[in-house]
Amino acid sequence: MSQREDLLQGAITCIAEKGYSRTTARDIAAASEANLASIGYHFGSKEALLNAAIIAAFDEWGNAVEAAMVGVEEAPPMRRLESFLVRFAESLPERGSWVVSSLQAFAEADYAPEIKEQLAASMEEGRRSLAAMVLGVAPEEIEEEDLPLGAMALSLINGYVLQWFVSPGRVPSAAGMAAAVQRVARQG
Amino acid sequence: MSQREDLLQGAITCIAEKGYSRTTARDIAAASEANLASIGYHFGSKEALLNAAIIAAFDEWGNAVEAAMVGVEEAPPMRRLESFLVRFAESLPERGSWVVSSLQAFAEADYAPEIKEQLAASMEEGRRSLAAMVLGVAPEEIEEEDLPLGAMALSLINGYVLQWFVSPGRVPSAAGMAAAVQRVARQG
DNA sequence: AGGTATATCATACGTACGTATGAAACGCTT
DNA sequence: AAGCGTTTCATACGTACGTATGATATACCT
Repeated sequence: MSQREDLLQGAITCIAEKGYSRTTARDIAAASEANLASIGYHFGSKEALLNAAIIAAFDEWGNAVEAAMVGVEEAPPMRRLESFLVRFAESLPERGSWVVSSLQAFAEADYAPEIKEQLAASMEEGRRSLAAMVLGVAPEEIEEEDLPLGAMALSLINGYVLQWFVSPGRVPSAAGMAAAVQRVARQG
Repeated sequence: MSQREDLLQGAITCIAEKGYSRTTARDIAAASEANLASIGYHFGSKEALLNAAIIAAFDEWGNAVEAAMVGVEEAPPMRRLESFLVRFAESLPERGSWVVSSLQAFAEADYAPEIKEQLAASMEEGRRSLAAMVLGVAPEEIEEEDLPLGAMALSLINGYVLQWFVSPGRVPSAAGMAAAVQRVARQG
């Protein structure tokens, strides 16, 4: 593997372990077993490397959403949403290490336009694919008027992740939240 | 005002403007018109001051939620939820400067236990008060079984904030999301 | 007014940091 | 094997940073 890729991987590791701000150029060099000066050579600056790494790390968020979408049963929308939420929540304890990196990405987004654009693009795609998932159709068939449905589903998982992150033991179950959706809607 | 309070306010300002990591001790001293050495005297370290500031800044999140709760019409739960969401979303453009600070808080939570505890406490309280808001009862009357309802409402606004933050112009309206809740629930 | 505890101040110290530099190693073409 | 562009390397530089120090000022009590 080239030192360029090593650096990117090392930066991703460092961000997850110590956060964006606490990661030094020497940390990355050590984690990637690359030379300190290679950061400047390959990426121009430490900041540029970190921003590239944080964008790469954020892809895991999308992957987690996609993984929870595959295998959602053939059923009415509400059942599909519930099934998705449960599967997504189940994946958090074992495969949720991307959460920390993603939070770093949000925190830095205001200071690095390329990060914010990446997050915006992910959100946009998330709304579309989640709407498609809930309705049980292909993403291409989603119209503008269906996007609020995707925004709602995306809000549910984004918001759930935040709650799970700060206190995994006290956040209600995803199934409970799905039941709450029905409960509140049923009562007019 | 004492220099201690000045420092806290200055730190809050700096965090909102430059983020946690980019804020230096000298930045805070300049913003608060206090002496550089006062940071150590009053807070022990710059990090301790920043953590205190970030916790104080996060209170604004709770304030924004509370502000959107007052004046929610007497109506069935779904109507109350919709009204709340709309009011909350409306407040974001004008009074949403706390969003940046709050994201900084989440990003630092993994490295400062006192921050994480504060976030966890806020979330817990949010679930309770939002469940009460939706059901139209006092928070003290909320039972354990009602908390998923609060978690659902909290997820909706937390997740909405994230989407609004990265692309204010492309996130669907809160009313649209509320309609989506009904839409998905109605279709079983 | 005198004295003591608390607070503010200017400034210095040590260092950990990001980056630049120039040399060495590597890989590929001829 | 020679030559050349690319990559890796050890190391040095300048500095911006957090914090410590000791002096000075302020407030409060008797």
